Amino acid sequence: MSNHRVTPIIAVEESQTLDTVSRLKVACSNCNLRELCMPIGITNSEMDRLDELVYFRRKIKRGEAVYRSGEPFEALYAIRTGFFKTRLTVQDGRDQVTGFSMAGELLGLDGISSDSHTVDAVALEDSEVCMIPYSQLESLSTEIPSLLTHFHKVMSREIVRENSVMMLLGTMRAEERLAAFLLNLSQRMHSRGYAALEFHLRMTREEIGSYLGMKLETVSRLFSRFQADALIEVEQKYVRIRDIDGLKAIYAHHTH
Amino acid sequence: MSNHRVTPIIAVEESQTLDTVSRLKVACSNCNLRELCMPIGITNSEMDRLDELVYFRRKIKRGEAVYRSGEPFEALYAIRTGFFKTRLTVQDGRDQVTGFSMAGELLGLDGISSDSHTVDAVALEDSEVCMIPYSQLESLSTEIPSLLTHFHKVMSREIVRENSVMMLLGTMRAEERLAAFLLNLSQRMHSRGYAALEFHLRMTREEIGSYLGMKLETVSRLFSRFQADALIEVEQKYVRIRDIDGLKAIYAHHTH
DNA sequence: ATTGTGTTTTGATGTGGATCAAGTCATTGT
DNA sequence: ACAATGACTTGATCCACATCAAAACACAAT
Repeated sequence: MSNHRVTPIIAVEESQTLDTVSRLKVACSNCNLRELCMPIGITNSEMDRLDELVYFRRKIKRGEAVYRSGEPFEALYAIRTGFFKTRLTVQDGRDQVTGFSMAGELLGLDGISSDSHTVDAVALEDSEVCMIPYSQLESLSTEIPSLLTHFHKVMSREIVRENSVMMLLGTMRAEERLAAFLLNLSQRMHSRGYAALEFHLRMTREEIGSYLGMKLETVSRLFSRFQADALIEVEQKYVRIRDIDGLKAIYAHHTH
Repeated sequence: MSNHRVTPIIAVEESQTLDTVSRLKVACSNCNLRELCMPIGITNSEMDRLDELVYFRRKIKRGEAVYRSGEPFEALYAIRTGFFKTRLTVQDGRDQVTGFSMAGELLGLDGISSDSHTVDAVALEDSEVCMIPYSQLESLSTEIPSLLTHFHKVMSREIVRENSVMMLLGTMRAEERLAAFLLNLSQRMHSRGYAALEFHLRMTREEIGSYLGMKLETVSRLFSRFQADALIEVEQKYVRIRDIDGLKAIYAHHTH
């Protein structure tokens, strides 16, 4: 949980804005997310090949899905701007938020296993993604070894992240989970150049609760308690961390 | 959970037995696990290349680890025989069983992300694994497209499996989790040609509990209750499923 | 056979977080 | 400006599972 890092491999810079799907060529080479997403040490000619790979851009409005469970898998999506949740739903209607993703991270890895998606990826704010046709990624990666290596690391990182969530859900108490969640968000904001100690939550209490395996009322009560204990300030979606070491102490359950 | 499938990509047949690490060449091409592990439609010459890739075999005694958290990542391990748990441990001593793996499945994917392992892989019975040097796998897979595709599916399948475990831990009740666990084990035994309704558990109640996010006493009580309800017979590690539809009903929480 | 060690079962009691409920606050559409 | 709708907070109560405890059982070493 605490060492979550930027996951995607590729993202592109837009050159102009279209309504839904851009068929314009857009260039990874200019993208300001490049150093988050790309393998390091890639050559200029390799970069040109990547620019050819990623040539669709899609805008996703708040509440819309990039893809849904059951849809055929065709592409991965690098988040250029915005914020997403991924959600697993089963027959009887129960669902589980399996992750939150932000700029520079990659969506769609679940689809590779069976050529169809197994989760929904839903935008929590108006967002923009770069489409990476999967078959082309696979063939291009056989020609650019550093791209392949990087892609494997991204997938493995997702496995490691999910291991941490299993630990969180399996062994931690509600207050520890919420502290871990806030610390993880803080760290990811920070690594993108945003303020580490002050941010707006994009998700509801219910979505946080689903991710952390607790009810929205419990999330709300814990936010109130953290505020009373001077660990944070909360007001609706706005959060300011006032005592990050205090949160870390809770996360490491140094508190009883 | 319910659609868990065989995960590894490669496993080999032994030609003779050595004590710890075999330096003999062993052949995937003869392995009886081949159809579980290998990409389908591989050519004979490609198979020869695979045989060159996998040339170490290691015996792991019960209680020993194939690898431990923090060790440098060098290889993946295909389970030839035996049974493993993977375990994530954090500073304060808490640990979480993140999975159970059996013949034909692949260990070590966690290590790719940071070039060192993040979990322990511990044998729950005397076992044997085939070592797949990772750098060689990566380079060979650039030459055999179906191998690369297969490897990606294996990694993605692990992500999907972990999503299911998150659902299990985040939303299900203890009895539902245990039913899901038994059904999953049954299905995996069956897909390996073993009896689907009768098997020996390789793990303790505590390990089951850790995986399922509950205490060993709760696991024990639920086994007793399932037995009283004529769903299963249990005696220590032996389990026989008497009413698989009853278990499925619990799993789908058709029971209140 | 015997002792030690780890595993499992079962009972009694406690509690963290769920559930139920009511009211407040924010946001959006008209 | 106002109504409608969804998000959030807070309180009262309940219950699923944890915790604590003790005994039975299984297996290995000597």
